[in-house]
Amino acid sequence: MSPKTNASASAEPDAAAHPVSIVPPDTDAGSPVGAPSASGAVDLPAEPAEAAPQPLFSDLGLSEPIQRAIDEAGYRHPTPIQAQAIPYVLMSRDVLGVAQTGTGKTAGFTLPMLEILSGSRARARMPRSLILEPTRELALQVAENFVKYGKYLKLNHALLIGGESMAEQKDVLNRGVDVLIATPGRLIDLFERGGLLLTQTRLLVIDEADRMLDMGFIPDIEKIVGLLSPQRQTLFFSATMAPEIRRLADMFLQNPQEITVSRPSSVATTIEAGLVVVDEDDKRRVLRQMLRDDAVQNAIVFCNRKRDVDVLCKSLVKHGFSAGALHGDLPQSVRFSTLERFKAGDLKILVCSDVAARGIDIGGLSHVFNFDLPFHPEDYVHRIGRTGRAGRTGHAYSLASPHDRGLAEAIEALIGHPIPRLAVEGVTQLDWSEEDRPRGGKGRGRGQKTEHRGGKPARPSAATPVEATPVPEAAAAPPPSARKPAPPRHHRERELEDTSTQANGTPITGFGADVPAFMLLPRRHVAIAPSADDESTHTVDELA
DNA sequence: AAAAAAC
Repeated sequence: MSPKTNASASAEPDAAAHPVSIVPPDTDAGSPVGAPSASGAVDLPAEPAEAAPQPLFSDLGLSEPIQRAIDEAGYRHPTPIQAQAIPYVLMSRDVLGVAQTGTGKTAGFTLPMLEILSGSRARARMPRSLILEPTRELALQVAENFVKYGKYLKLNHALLIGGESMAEQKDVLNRGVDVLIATPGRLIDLFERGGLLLTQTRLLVIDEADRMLDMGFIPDIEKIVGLLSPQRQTLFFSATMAPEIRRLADMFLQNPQEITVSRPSSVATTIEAGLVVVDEDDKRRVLRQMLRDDAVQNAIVFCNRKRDVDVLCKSLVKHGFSAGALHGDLPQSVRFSTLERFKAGDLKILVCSDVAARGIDIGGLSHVFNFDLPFHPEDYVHRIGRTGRAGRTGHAYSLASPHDRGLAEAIEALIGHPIPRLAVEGVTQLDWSEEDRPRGGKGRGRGQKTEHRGGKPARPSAATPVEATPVPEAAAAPPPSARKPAPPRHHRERELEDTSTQANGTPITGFGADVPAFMLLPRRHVAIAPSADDESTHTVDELA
């Protein structure tokens, strides 16, 4: 129905669906996950016959209270990582899990942990297990998972994260917790103040290790692990196995069972990407226009700077949009409540920094916008990975000014193909070469920077009227209402001079049937999306 | 260049 630049994960050999399993609901935020079997989104009719019968949760050796919670959540079949990891965790083995987003990784460790911990009770200030997460939002999501599956057990958990009252967290610790879910900074802080002892902690989970590495947490992690008894069970998860991660795993784990799950999602993933190049000062106006498209059900808009998040959000609200801001400088209470409102559909647009680029799972996101192109090309992949889940077409649209040419080239080099230009009705787009235009006194030419492109057709040019909106011909389909083909645009002198390789008729290939490299890259975020009836579970409290 | 995470 729209310019197809589709990435289809269905080309993956193991893209078999795993119906009724614990993965993010991937349905509209707030829709119940209670009966996934009844939802066509999960049970695909055209499913080829499986060679082996699907494993059942009831075969995994989990006790009745946990099994009942799983049943009530509507799940019957474990995902591959759950089926593989749970038995080893129950055997007290260390586990090295290489698993991406959407694999059901979180339940893969929370379920057996509940089983292991269900036998006895915690003592004051001595948590029995510890889960380390890189961001506060992720920690919250894991806590929600414990609430959901531990509802028939009498276990405590505590959320130990920055930005919230330490006194309250200390109180909870003093009462004794079975599961401590923490971000590294606050954990070390509290430990150094004597608020907690880790000597009795016999079960450690290091989640999102690659992200911990990216964020510079590894020294903290090493320090924390050093505080734990060597007589412990360790579960270590990472989306990738870079050498540095491997080194850490070797250091923290003993004779681990290694489990690798290749594909995140059970169903084909499709993302339609597009790029709009306009003057920096026009970006807000163009974004508003794009947001008014009926196809935009809900959207995350990424900015590079926290300040710009605030400015853009205020501007959108002023123009009548239902928008909220999310970045690391906002009070934690606001962060959580904004995220909750967005998930519940109370807010339609979430304007945020890269705090939400990875790790936050929001099901059923129709659009991701890059108001700014990210500085690091990998972040582009992470950002747009928030949409296009579970067989639905996601939309990932980026705004750029001619000044951002270098950023766009870096992204295109990473993903291995150009981002097609997207026509927006009534918007005249600029050509990259217009970065040479003097802008506000500090404009300067950067034309020479293109030398390193080595003649590779890196981007669409505007050498002909058609190529003003170079959407892959073969895959082109009627565009959505607000993105009718761009009106014939006038040529600027520079565009006529620009004879980039794209002008020679080299087709601009969309994703087509190829699986683009970036889709094979790890998508890293914990897979928990609470259903609407889980709303009350995001505070530090006891499991019912 | 920025953001994240401790106060």
